[in-house]
Amino acid sequence: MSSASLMSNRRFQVRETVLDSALYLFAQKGFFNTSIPDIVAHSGVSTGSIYHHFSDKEEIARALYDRHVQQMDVLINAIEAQYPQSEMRCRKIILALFELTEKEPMVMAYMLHARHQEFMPDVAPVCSSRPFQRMREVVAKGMRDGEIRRMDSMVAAVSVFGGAMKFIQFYLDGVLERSLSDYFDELWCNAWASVRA
Amino acid sequence: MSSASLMSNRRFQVRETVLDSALYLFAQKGFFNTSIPDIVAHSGVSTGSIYHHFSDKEEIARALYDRHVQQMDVLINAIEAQYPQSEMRCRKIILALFELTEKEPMVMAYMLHARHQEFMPDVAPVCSSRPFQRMREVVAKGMRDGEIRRMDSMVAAVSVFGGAMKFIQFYLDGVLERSLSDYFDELWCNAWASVRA
DNA sequence: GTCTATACTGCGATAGAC
DNA sequence: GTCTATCGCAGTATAGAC
Repeated sequence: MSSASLMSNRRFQVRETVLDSALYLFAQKGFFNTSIPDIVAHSGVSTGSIYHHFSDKEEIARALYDRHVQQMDVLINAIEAQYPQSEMRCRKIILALFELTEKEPMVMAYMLHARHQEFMPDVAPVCSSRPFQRMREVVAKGMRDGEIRRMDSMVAAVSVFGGAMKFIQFYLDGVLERSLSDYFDELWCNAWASVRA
Repeated sequence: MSSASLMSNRRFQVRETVLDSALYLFAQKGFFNTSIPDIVAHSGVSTGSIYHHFSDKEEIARALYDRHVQQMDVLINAIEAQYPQSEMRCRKIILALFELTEKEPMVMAYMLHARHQEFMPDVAPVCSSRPFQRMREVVAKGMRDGEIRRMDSMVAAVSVFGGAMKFIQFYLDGVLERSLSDYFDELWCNAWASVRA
């Protein structure tokens, strides 16, 4: 391994450590209730080092956001590669999001719950991010292919995914009695029934 | 009018002025991006006076929250009084929320979008507040009465209201091409189809 | 590149006159 | 009850040694 790639690996490591702590703290207490000293204490990385890797607190939030937009995008890539039909794609996307929510609730809390625009002024709302655009595109394709009834494409997308997203929110808010996956079958049955051709 | 009630009216007036400004600013920029000086500038009420009426910034947020929980509750009262059937109640509740969103977007932005728990540590998530509890109760009643198929009551509630709530979020995020009410018929058709007996 | 120590700023909250 | 002036502090970001 070259010394250049070793250095950039170390660089990468520190960034990831900081982002992991930021994820934990932002998801737990929110961006504004998390101070740089909090991140220093939780990550073990010093103030100076943090500011060496990130220009300011906002950039930490932005890097974190980008990291997990990409994570979700990769998830959707895998599903689209494996399943050609829109129905199965939608099903699997919801299942994948449910799984992600239960395995890494902090990721979903930060991606879905946080009001990103309050601390990243120039970022578009989450629902305009690539993964969510692609979820709508899967539904639009299903409509073109005749799997889904003709209707407004936004209405279709919301009918398919809206309930699941709401359930994720309930899960993160701790108002659910059982695990997310326990609700999936009934929920999916309703969602698909409302749009199928 | 007695001097006591005159005084309490004045007292009421100042509180409302402050709450109106807080609503505007919290909805626009968020709680943490709104300073007391911002509220002073926007409301024309002085710092000292604000702190005479509210113990701290958090109490402003709480009073605002209570005011609009009650506003929504009154809305639901009116609907329940007029319509006995669950189907019509659900329909009318969604219509009322759409109307409120278009007429007073700041109210809905503050009530639905804000992460209340980040600045009011002891408050329950919005979805546990009275209006949203009652929406779920309307659906549960519909199930008991045989208007809605037997299923998990949370799944039913989410299937009926989830899509509409998602649309409100889209509206507030400015990603909708048309007005909310334009989507209502198609949306309601899907939602009700997914749960009706 | 990483650390400690610290400068600077802006805000929440109070004091105290009227 | 309302105002202006101000205190104290928390927190971001930087300076500068190593």
